[in-house]
Amino acid sequence: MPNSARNSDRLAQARERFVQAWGQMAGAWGVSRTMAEAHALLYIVGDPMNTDEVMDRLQISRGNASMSLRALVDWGLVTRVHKRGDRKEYFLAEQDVWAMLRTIIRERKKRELDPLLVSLHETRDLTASGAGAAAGTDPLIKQHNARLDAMLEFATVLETLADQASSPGGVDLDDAARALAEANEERP
Amino acid sequence: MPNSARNSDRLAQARERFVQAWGQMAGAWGVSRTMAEAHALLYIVGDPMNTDEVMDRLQISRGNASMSLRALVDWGLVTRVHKRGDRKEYFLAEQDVWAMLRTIIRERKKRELDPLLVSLHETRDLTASGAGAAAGTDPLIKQHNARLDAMLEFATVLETLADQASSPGGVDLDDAARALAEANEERP
DNA sequence: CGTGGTTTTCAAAACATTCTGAAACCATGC
DNA sequence: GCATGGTTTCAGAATGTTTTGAAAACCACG
Repeated sequence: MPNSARNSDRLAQARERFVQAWGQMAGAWGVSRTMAEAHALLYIVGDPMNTDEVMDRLQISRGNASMSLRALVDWGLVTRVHKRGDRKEYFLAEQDVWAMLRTIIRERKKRELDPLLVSLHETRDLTASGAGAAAGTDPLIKQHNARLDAMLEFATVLETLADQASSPGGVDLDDAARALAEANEERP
Repeated sequence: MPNSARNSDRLAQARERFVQAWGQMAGAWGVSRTMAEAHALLYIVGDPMNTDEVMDRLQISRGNASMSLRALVDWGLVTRVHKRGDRKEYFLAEQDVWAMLRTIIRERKKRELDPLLVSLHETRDLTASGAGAAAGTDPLIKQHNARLDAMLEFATVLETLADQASSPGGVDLDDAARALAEANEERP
């Protein structure tokens, strides 16, 4: 067997392994397993793939492939690409892992943190000082408000952080992470 | 109706609202809805509660309450406390939100990031230079390895960061977050 | 327009997760 | 030792999520 054949076997195997590994992270960043696998496949292959290729590689139905790819495009992790002389649509994954992270942070903030903050503020209004005659002095309410405020400030700081990390004008995540990592190595 | 009654109504309502809001975050940090709700309840009430109280407040079965509370204890977000003259077990939530965040980061790293790194390393070995005659020169394999290495380094930096953030000797998250937030406000 | 290839939609099925409730278990005091 | 009150376990039920597959919509081109 020629080397080229053995190499492509190995490559296929490594790709498969990577897709599975990344698929396990699906839960970690709030998408379905298939969506994560499709993303992993597109990332590791590096070239644009069409729906049929993705269906074949992942052994999933056309409907599922369509849904998952569209969701990836919605998230901004994958872009549609057109090839001349081919009516099929192709999909290409973002290749910069730090850009990927920024996208994920931005999306999750929008879907999870922002709604939480709205709810927390609404909750806070229920026991605001003006809301009842004795509310401002009731010790139970005071303690409740203190806890709620702690959580509210926490969420607010996280939000600012997420904005920082995900906006292009903010801190560069790669740099910041490395700086912190090095700072730690000096004092282990 | 006396003020005290109206206040306790308001308080109950606010607690309920908070529990629901926090419950929505369940997915975001990888626990079941009930687990998040139980945690929210214990946090916002602030005092230790026993299983029956949690069951009543959340309208869940004894089995579910037992499972969820135990899981929270396993995560380290809640501690068991005993009351003199009472055979029931009581549960108390960590009150420092930043300590909570550290715990969550530590747990998720252990459950998600560490296994990913193992898989990525194993995958990398499949196409290592030594693994095949022409593997080191095949351009397809070279490109694959470059992408895999980028991901591997990414995950490694995240791991260091997670260690930093979750260890007591590391960077203080609260301080770091505030510093970054302020740095941003000056240059919006 | 009509045609043929392509993508999207969506109800139903498959699958996965979470919850219940009752039985088993455990510790304590009598 | 055994009765009492409390906790844990776990098989099956309920619920929630994902996937399928086929039909409908789409669309570029002649």
